[in-house]
Amino acid sequence: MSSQHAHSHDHDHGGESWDAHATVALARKGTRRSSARDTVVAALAGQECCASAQEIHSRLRSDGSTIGIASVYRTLELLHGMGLVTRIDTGDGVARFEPTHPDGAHHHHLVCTTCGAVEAFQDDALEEAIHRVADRVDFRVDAHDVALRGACRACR
Amino acid sequence: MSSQHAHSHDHDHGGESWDAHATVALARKGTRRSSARDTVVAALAGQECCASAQEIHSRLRSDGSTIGIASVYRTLELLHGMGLVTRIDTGDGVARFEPTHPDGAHHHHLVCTTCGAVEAFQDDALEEAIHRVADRVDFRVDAHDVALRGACRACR
DNA sequence: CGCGGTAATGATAACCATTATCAAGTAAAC
DNA sequence: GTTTACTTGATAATGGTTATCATTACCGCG
Ligand SMILES: [Mn+2]
Ligand SMILES: [Mn+2]
Ligand SMILES: [Zn+2]
Ligand SMILES: [Zn+2]
Repeated sequence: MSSQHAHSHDHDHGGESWDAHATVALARKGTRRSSARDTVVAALAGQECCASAQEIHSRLRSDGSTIGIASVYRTLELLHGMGLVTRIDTGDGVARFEPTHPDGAHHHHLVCTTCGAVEAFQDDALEEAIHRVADRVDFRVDAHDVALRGACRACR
Repeated sequence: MSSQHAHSHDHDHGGESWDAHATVALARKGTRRSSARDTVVAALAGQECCASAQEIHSRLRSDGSTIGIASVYRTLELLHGMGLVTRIDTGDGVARFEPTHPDGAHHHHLVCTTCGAVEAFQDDALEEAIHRVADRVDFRVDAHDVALRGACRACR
């Protein structure tokens, strides 16, 4: 008897929803429909920032799903390989994942080295600087990561 | 030979080698002298870019050292905690380490997602952009990481 | 529909970088 | 030289991630 909250965190990022985008991309790729994958896609769609595979798994299980941890990892790997998911390494040995928005909108992370908290930030000048570096180097740059490490407000 | 600077920041060791800088810092911290640590410090001093703990260990063993892998990890952790070593996470589940130069000079990395190659690059405009972000956010920023991912010249 | 081929699943074993443990070794204080 | 406790190297343990495998179930085809 689990009363479900009517309160839903829909993180509508303006244009096309990531959920629909990902579903179409998976269909186009020719994968079969499965409840395990649908569940992980739904979980990702509801995230504002990054979450680890185990966090996603725990959340799904406590919501009544019987999905296995292996399916969570498999789906994340699949989506990551398709460019639908961004993988973030905060340096604690745990990979975190968040949806890659089709319009290119994204953010980077502030990591507290004391308590492990992760916050997001966005900065156009930084993006521009990265873009210029990418054009200059002898390397085809597909993606980039930025992490600022230090102490959060609470730990400072 | 121990010229002591009473009121100086950590950045005014211009021209001094990282090897000497690290040795002085360790002595000041009060650690005992040990061959295992000296060997790791020497190995770090001799590398231009990052290397994993296991790479450092293998290199030392093939050079005749009998150092154990645990001592390599221990020394890297000690130096990292003292701010003498920078830890880099390229996303393959292996931490890499490189000396932190006392004058603040540093670089960031291009990571080939095909062959795993790591190259270094340096960009002042990018550093400036990061500096501005660090001043703007409600977070004390001590360090930062940038990784550009894609395909190296050979894999392109 | 009802097969049947096979992608997908979940439990679990294996993997592997890193960390903890501990008896033995050793630098430095006394 | 003796003492103290820091350090070491081997090895066990840890924990996130990946591989394995028997079972399930999606879906094209007749
Ligand atoms: Mn960016
Ligand atoms: Mn920098
Ligand atoms: Zn914190
Ligand atoms: Zn390459």
